[in-house]
Amino acid sequence: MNLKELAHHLNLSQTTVSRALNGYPEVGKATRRRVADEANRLGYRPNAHARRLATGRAHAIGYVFPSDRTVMIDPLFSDFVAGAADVYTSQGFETLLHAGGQEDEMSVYRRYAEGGAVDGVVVQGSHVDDPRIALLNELKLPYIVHGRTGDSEISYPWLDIDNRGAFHKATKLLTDFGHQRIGLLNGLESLTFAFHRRQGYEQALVEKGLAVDETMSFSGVMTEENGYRHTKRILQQPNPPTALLLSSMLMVWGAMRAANELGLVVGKDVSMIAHDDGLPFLNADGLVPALTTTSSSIRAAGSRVAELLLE
Amino acid sequence: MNLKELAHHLNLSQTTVSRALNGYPEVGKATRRRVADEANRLGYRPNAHARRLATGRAHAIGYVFPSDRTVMIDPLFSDFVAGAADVYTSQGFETLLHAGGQEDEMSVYRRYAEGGAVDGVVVQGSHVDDPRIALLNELKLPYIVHGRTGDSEISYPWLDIDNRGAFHKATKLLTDFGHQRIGLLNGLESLTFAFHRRQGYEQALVEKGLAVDETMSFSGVMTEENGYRHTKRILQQPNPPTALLLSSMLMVWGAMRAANELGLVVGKDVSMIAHDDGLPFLNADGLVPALTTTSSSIRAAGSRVAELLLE
DNA sequence: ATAAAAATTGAAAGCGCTTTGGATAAAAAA
DNA sequence: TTTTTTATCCAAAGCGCTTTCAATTTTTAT
Repeated sequence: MNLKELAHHLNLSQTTVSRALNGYPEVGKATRRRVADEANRLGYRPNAHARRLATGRAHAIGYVFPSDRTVMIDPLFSDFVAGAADVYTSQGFETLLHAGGQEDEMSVYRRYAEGGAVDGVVVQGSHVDDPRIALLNELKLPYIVHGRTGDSEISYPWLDIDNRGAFHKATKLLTDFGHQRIGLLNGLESLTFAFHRRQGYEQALVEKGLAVDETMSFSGVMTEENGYRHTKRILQQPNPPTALLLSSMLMVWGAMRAANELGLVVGKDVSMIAHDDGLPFLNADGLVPALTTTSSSIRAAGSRVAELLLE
Repeated sequence: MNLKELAHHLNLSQTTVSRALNGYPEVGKATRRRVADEANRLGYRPNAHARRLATGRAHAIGYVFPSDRTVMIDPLFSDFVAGAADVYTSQGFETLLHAGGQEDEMSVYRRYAEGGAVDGVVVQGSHVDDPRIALLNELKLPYIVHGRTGDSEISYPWLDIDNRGAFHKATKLLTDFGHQRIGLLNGLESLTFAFHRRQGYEQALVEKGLAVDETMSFSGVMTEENGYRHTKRILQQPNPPTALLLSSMLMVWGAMRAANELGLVVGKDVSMIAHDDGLPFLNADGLVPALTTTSSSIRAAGSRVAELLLE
């Protein structure tokens, strides 16, 4: 059942039927009603591709994942996309996922832009030095960045939380409590959010005249296992920290496991402050006897970014 | 830069250029080369929508998530999709995500089928009684089911693991070790995989002449929190089980936390056997002093399903 | 050399929709 | 009543690609 057939059924032209269905003003009230009813009765669904071709608008948003696998592995990204997909769906947009493959991220954008496959993209996992932004500007493909890049020279649309501030505050809180040695279990510091967190952390230390001790920190993929391994390593060294800053709840689990194994009581022998991304399946409020610096739902961020982009 | 322009540049017809680019046999070797070079030089990218319209093939696979939010929350599903997206991408297919929204899952399929938006779909989170299969058959929309439905009357393509067998075996192992009271922390039992697991569990109990005690089991969303809460509940009751079967590693984390809090040593005071879905961020081999029944990577399953569907 | 077969190219007709540029009929203004 | 406006509707031209059907040229067979 296509437009032509439907129009024929109604003894109307395709033009009118199309207009009636898409809410254009130049159709009679009665006709519009009749068209809607008949379309409904016959179960007519417009062909998405034909519409896209005719209008030039894809009605789709693309998410391309870096071929670098560590990102796709991260449940934060899935949650971020999940939050967004919801929004797109409710606005009648499709969500396109492009993961890995031999083609690299940049050329996917290129293809998207030149082939008109999507109306816009969301850039995730922004790096301190991120060439994607320049490319997208050049391609004139609408986009929004989740996070920020290092250089603030070119302006671009982004949504981010104050990672630097949050970790600065958290570190300060710990030093105010008298902690002299504070460890940091961070994400990959080539990613901006982790880079910023470290900045906040170090700045707070410096302000208190405390030394930054590299042996007390970790930067890498935020898995439970890394949390476990490196907490253990850090706490087992000669002069261990008395407090720990953690970038992800997943690492918290590992850290707790490590602490338990070492016979240390969290909140007593070692303090912890973590950033909670609000992963729905790991929501254990009241579990950790620790503060949550910025409890910012990554899913909500996904939705917000989606809304901004559509706008 | 479109086909027409490119053809004009080359002094060839669109027909020939199109053929050359798509590897049809009826183009001269020299011409093909010339076309490829020029297309490359000018950065020509075919318009995806036009192609789809002309061929009728969408070159896309759809994943629609039940509006029932509990599913989208589950990191297993994201991981499943991630595994699949990889495959599609490498085959030049798009991955379409449809999450939630007011439109229900069934009508999305309907729209997909009639509007030709996708070439096929993957059905996830299969229920014991699942109407989606009948619908997809009726729509003649190619699909593949991850998991199985209850009634095996109609035949349909699926990929599943032997959940029943795995949990039967695991339960039997525990009874063979002398355990008389065994608890079960399961997923939502309206979902087939959880239903099957319970079947295996109960069957093994019955075979040993052991009673099935409802107070020792839980069925619900597989979060850390539920694992914690219900392990605690189950282990705190008057006559607690000496062993626990767990459907997900996420629940294991909760269970460990509960056991620790209760001062019980896992592997000694209470045994645990869990099913490991191989979530990459929760990979803690060697952590639990417990067996892993079927360590089946959900991500790999996603890829496998994708391959089957494309085929 | 001629006829037949094979290789190579093109013109044009879609694919199913939107949209421009009129037509026509009805309503309002003169 | 005649002229303008306004409200409805339609024919036809794309959107950028694929593909059928034919035409032309080159090879091979006779």
